[in-house]
Amino acid sequence: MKRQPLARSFYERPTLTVAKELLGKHLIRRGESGLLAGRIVEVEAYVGPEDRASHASRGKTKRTEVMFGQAGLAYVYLIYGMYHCFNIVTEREGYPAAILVRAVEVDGRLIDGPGKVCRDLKIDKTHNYHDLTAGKILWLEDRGDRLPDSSIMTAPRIGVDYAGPWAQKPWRFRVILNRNK
DNA sequence: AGATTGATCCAT
DNA sequence: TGGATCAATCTG
Repeated sequence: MKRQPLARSFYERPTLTVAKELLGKHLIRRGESGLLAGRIVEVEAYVGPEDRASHASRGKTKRTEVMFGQAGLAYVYLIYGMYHCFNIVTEREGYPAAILVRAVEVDGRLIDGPGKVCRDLKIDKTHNYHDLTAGKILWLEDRGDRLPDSSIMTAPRIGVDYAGPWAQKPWRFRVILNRNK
């Protein structure tokens, strides 16, 4: 069976469903120095125009426009002037939603934090709007990892205290790794 | 706990 | 146009 990038239909479903299923998928980066692959172990969902923790909650701007776009696009932005964050757009066009990749495993090493994920996989804002379903430069793959629900924990999202009641939504999903026990 | 760093957004 | 803000990370 040939490996292929996750299809658009995977991303066009409800964001919380996609977020949970992204755990254990592999984020692949083909750069000049070869192939890099990170197994996703932590994500956060940002869902809809009402979600005050979401960049899209104050409407469509040049920056957030991509979140209103087609599912399967990458949303990459610069934060705190120094770090990039990589997100995957979900759901139907016109409905702003995306999933932030917070942590991956590369060769068994935990890359913990969205800024480090981008640094390690050499993702920057030139990848903003990149189509992740095309299988070029940057895409996702199912490599057969199967995670039981019991190995997934949920928690509130990080760094969104300003979002009022939305800050408490348990929309962060993380694989419980053996090393955590 | 503080410094870093610059794009973005909104109000003045 | 100015300035507050920011989905983070490192150092001490």
